[in-house]
Amino acid sequence: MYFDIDPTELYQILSDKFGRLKWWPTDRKYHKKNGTDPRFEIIIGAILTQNTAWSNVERALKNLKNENILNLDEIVECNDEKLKELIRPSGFFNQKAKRVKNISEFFKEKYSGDLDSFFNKEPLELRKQLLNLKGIGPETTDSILLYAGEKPIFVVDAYTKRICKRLPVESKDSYKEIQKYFQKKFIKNYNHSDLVEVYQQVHALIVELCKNYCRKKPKCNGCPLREKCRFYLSKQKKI
DNA sequence: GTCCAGGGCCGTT
DNA sequence: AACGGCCATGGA
Repeated sequence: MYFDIDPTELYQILSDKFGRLKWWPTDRKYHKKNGTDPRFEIIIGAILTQNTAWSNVERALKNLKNENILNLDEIVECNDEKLKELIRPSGFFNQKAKRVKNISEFFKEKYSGDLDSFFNKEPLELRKQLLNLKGIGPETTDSILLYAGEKPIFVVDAYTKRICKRLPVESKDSYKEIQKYFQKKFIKNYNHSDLVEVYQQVHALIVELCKNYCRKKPKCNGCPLREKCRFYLSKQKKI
């Protein structure tokens, strides 16, 4: 028999351990100074961080800022080879350059570059449109919707799948199933108006947990969840 | 030198 | 539907 952690309880435990995290990291000062839209930095960052360490993404974003092209119009105008060079540190730069360009052109052409008129629509409609773009899968889409659009959509990443396997949370391991399960539990326990904040926090907390403890090669020592974790408990038995 | 990171696409089974 | 190979850099 195993413990089952409700997502709400998971949120509590992780909050006690890590506190309130400030996510998604954006350079407020840069955007204030240049009159650019911080949501666009989130959108680009969401693409650049695909299967990539955030420290590498920061280098790429810094390059874009140094050239003053971290905004929609400049990206659309930017020469492809130049764009590739600037985002090279984030890895997979050939495909990511295309993806960045592609989504920028989408906003420019379909919404005249106006992110407000885009995010003004229903979340599920937005989701469909983003998923339709090449190189924008479910996690990138949902990160954009939750952190740039502030829509109540729960983001499932490799970390979330990992803890669902180890803990376990009662859930299948497809993206859809995990997302549905988390959202169902949070919707039951929180006001609708708090969901965006909750989803942003929980995802940030899960990333923090998995960077520090629930790594691919787990460091269970000090993990706030280990007494409730199937993986840890089964490991204890063998010793 | 090896492993890994805040995925997604495409071809094969 | 599910899985494997592929894309690439920089830090541990």
